[in-house]
Amino acid sequence: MKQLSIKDIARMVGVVPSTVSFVINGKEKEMRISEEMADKIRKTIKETGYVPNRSAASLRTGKTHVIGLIVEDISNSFFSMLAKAIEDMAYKAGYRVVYCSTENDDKKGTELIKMLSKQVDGFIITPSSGMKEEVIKLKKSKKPVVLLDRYFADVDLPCVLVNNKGSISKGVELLVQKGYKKIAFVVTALDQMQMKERLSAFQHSIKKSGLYQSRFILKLPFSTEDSAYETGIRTFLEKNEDVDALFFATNYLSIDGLKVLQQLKWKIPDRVAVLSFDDHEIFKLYSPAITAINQPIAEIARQGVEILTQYMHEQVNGKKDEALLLDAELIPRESL
Amino acid sequence: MKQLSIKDIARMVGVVPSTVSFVINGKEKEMRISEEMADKIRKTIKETGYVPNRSAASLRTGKTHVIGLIVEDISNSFFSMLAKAIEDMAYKAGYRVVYCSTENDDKKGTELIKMLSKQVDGFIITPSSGMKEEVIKLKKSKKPVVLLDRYFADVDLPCVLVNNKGSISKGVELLVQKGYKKIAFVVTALDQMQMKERLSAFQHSIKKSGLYQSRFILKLPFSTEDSAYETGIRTFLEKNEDVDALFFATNYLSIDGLKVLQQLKWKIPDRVAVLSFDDHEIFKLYSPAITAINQPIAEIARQGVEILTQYMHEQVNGKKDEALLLDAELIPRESL
DNA sequence: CTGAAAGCGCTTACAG
DNA sequence: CTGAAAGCGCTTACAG
Repeated sequence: MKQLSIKDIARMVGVVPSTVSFVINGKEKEMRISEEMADKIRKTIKETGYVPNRSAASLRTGKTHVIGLIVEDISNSFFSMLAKAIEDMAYKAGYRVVYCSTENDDKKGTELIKMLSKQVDGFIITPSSGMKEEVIKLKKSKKPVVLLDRYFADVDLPCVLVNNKGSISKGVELLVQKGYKKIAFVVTALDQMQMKERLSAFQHSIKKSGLYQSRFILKLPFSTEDSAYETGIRTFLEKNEDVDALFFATNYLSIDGLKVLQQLKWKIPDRVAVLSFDDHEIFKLYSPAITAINQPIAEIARQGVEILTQYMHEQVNGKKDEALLLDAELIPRESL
Repeated sequence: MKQLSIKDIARMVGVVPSTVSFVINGKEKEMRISEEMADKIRKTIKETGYVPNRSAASLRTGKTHVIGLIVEDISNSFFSMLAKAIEDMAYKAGYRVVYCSTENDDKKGTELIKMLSKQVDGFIITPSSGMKEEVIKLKKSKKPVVLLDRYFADVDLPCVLVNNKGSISKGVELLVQKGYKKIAFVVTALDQMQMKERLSAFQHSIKKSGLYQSRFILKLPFSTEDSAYETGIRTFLEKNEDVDALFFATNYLSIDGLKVLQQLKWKIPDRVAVLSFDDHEIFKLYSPAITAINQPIAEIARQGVEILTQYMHEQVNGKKDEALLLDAELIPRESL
């Protein structure tokens, strides 16, 4: 069963390959090909099960109809849900998605960009700070890129961001309003935009309410080791037994925090309140259910794909660089 | 900044394009190209940042160095963890991964296969039953395929499976040994191999221990609606208040079950024991922690990629079709 | 409306 | 060891 080519179809129908090509690509009107001829060609394509060879088309047009999605870690629920939403959107727009995880390894991230850049029409990236140079190169080479969740302050690229500042301050306000006085903020000391933003937003808000104490900021060094965060959080809690609320900057920190609270037998919310930036399936189910700030994943995906496809079609990358700021939703549950 | 081609590199070094091609593809020894020449070419490639155009190479060789991964739902933790493990393995073997979710939509699944089959060198698929025809076509066209987690009884293809039967019977034994007498099994009535296997394994084991009662088998119709399973489980529990143990066939059923048990205020394990086939991050953290049967995700991925790459290189698809059976691990926690 | 032809960037069998 | 050339399967500007 040899693979059919456009020539075979042309021969079968009795036309020249170009005519078939025009029909395949929906240019029959433009090329004034008769309805009957177009129908005959379509019918033959259907009957034979002919599928055009994309490599050949790509070689000719330079387009691959593939989007490269580079996330931090596909096994993290935030990213896997984001990936799925992006895949759905892209599929509808006629694009496939190649995805990769950088695992916060800048080297892997830059390698991936380099490797993929010939093979994809555009990128959707949640960049780590070390990928900056490579992203700038992409921009220079006019390859469409949309950044999600993070951005580089001094690089002008379209991006879809979550309103960290507003969401964090909503969280702080709720904690303050409920009467908590000794509110700790737990963050990874990653060199990442969104973590920095969340931290500085917390500091800003908490200072405004007059409750700031520097000892209540816990910056944990980024780690992929299993219990590194747990150890850090436990040490912190043992040293600061008077905290009455814990605000975690991301869901995996919250999860590790919950583990520690269990071990320490600190009752939520009586002994300590818990608030998580970034929701997780677990939090609904946990008892008590954990109050969380939910990032609008579907909307991030929708906007990201929409902006990217627009750039890919119009070749306007670098012109009107939008920075979309989406609001996150505070979901009150039982943990404070 | 025009893209460089192999011709440009050849011109710069002062050789003919074929020589460059041989060096790129590691055939310098075979082609008896001098060390110095090869080094000079490699140096130039590095300096200019030249990257070969894969579309052109693919057109010529028919190889794309891409693996198509088709799973049920990438937002489900089992699949996203599997996807990540597969991506890591494939990356090391020099392959990229294009992944897609079928969402148990046979039409989407077959479409994806059709669409991708020209663009990938091989497939890794967790097939739904409706994809059988398309998978058979793939086999006939000699496209390497490895099936994961499920298989078709009458289609001879390499696959990596989990020992459902043995794992379920381990679970039943533990429940029986702990003295539970009224053990219910909850499964989706999906037309999927692995669900069927788990169900029949349960029936077999429970009959052997003389505790079989047909009313304790709960088959829930497959649904993507949010609370369909919960409703089904609640109705079942209200009708069968005497059950003393719940064995869920997959983690999302367990999670929905836990929600219902919370609402009903049935204490675990005093009022009812819980055992989940398929572990989940939640279960460790839940209180009481939920005993689960953990599928060997990393090993499934490793074997799947290994078998696939072997087939892709040796073109031996259809010869020695292995069916690997991996053991799952019962992780005792506090729920029974 | 249709046809002939060039060319995208590689790989490789063949000749030297 | 090196060189010249064909060809993978498309798309598209051009001529009719």
